[in-house]
Amino acid sequence: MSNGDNPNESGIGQRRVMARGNKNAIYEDRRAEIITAAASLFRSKGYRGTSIAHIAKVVGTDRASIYYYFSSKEELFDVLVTDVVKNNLKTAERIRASDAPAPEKLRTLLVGLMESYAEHYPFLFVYLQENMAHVDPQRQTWAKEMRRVNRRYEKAITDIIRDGQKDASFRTTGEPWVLAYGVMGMISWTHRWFNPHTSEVNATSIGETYADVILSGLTT
Amino acid sequence: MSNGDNPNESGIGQRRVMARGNKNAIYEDRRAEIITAAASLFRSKGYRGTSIAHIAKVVGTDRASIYYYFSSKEELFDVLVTDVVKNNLKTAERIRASDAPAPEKLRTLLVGLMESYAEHYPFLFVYLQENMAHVDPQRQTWAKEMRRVNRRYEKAITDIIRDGQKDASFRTTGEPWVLAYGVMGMISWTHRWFNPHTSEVNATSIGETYADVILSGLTT
DNA sequence: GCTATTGTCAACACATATGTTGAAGAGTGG
DNA sequence: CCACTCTTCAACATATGTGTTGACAATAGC
Repeated sequence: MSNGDNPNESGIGQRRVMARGNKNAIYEDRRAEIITAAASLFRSKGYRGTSIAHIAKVVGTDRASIYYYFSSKEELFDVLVTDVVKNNLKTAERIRASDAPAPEKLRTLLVGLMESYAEHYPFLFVYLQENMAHVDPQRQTWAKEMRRVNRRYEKAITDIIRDGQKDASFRTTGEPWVLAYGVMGMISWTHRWFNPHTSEVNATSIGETYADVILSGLTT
Repeated sequence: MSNGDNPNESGIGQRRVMARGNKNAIYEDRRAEIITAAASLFRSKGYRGTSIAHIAKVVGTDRASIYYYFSSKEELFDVLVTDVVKNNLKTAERIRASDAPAPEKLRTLLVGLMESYAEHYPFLFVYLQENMAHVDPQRQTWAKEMRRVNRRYEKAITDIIRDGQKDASFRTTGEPWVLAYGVMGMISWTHRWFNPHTSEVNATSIGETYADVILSGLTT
């Protein structure tokens, strides 16, 4: 509270915490700038391979300044990734809940997912390439939540496939969950080779190609 | 050279280097033991997330003892991974060179790859989860070689698909290389969820399921 | 039992990363 | 031009990891 003339206490830490509660526009801009730089580095070097010093350098500032905007590397990563991932889940669950035929659902989901990857590039790819099985023990709460999101995502796809098998619009050529992982793999693996800014094929056509291959195998 | 009575020189470094040229059976056993422990850790924590100290602890020895057997963490990783990866490439290229029809080739390759994953578990998965785009700048020679292996692998699959399109056993539903990446993604992504020791479905049936889905979409 | 070789230990040097903070600079409104 | 706030700088404390080496233990051969 009253820390008026304590010579040992400049109150900077406090001010920093306050700043983080800021709604200031310039402040938010700077945050966004840092996030973008971080995302690009996380993507090219991975989370562990990226140091805050390096992020600062790319932004053109000092390491301490990063800490003015984010309390830790974790927070940076989480902010960068969480929103867009959760958003994708919502889309998937909405598609599952729709009353389109199963093949239609699957196609919509695949194409939409690819388009989301491209639109939010590289945020989702950063998330994909960080294996949730490898996170530090300290981040368990966040990791747990993300794993839950993942499971729900997997479940949405699995459900769609199972429903399709039940109403005979899909062949029963394998366990729904094995097929779901296969489909996700096809899409997820794009993070290893696809860059929407440089690729000669666009996200939509990739999604449609894959949907095509899968569906013409799954449909009767 | 003649370091006979230099009190500052016990020659241990030399002996270590020599030991590494050893063909001794016990020595090789110990090496293998370390490799196995390391593989398991790399798999669960990733390369960067695994420290040599931790490997030593699992083996039940001291960190320095690891250095007696391997000159660095890199060497450990490389030894662990290189052989089996190259072997896989050879298999793929042999399949491409065979005179089976394209769909047959693709099926054989997919099933074989899955079986190789299971047989050499977790070595190939360790390799898969380490994104070659993220390796340290110091390991460039090795990384370069591995990328070359990867490219050849991709090329083998792409070739098979393109040939199939040419002789009309495959629909031309997309660029061969996009399809190749899709196929590889389906298989590669298994490293995120498949453990041959605990899974209720076996590698062969996964491979066959995926081959089935893909082929019935690609074949006319 | 003694000696030589093989393997292990404990400590060091070095490098890199995170997170903190006192003080100083830059810019803005009065 | 002064005061105030936001932002940055330079330095520190701390932690973790790699790679090295002198000394020591264990084991096998003589």
